[in-house]
Amino acid sequence: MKESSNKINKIWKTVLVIPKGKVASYGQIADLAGLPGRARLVGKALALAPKEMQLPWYRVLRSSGQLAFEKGSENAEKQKGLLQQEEVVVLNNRVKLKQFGWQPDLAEMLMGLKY
DNA sequence: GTATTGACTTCAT
DNA sequence: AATGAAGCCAATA
Repeated sequence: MKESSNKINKIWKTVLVIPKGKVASYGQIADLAGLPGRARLVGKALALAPKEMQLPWYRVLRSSGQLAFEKGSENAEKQKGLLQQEEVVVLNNRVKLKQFGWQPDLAEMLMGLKY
């Protein structure tokens, strides 16, 4: 088993913890996954995620609140749609982190630490 | 072993 | 607010 797969897996697990209706940044996910400074690795992990798997990759965006894709791109539009299904407002390719940014509470932090 | 790449972040214009 | 350079670090080539 490759270690790289381990990290990918860990990242997926962390993404799954993001509550519905909230969003988190790549860096934030990296931190929670125990991989500080690996924001880019998070992006890679999401890219590798098969779409058969139910992964809320669309709840992950840039630290600025912007979607990681260019406005108007296929992925950006899809992400926007999915987010709006989760009651998250997306305007001009970005989300107001002030309003929808995920701030992990104790229970959720424990979930990330328990293994 | 070195070089390139990337669904990122931060700081400086 | 928008744009660009530099920093970053594991995965690939």
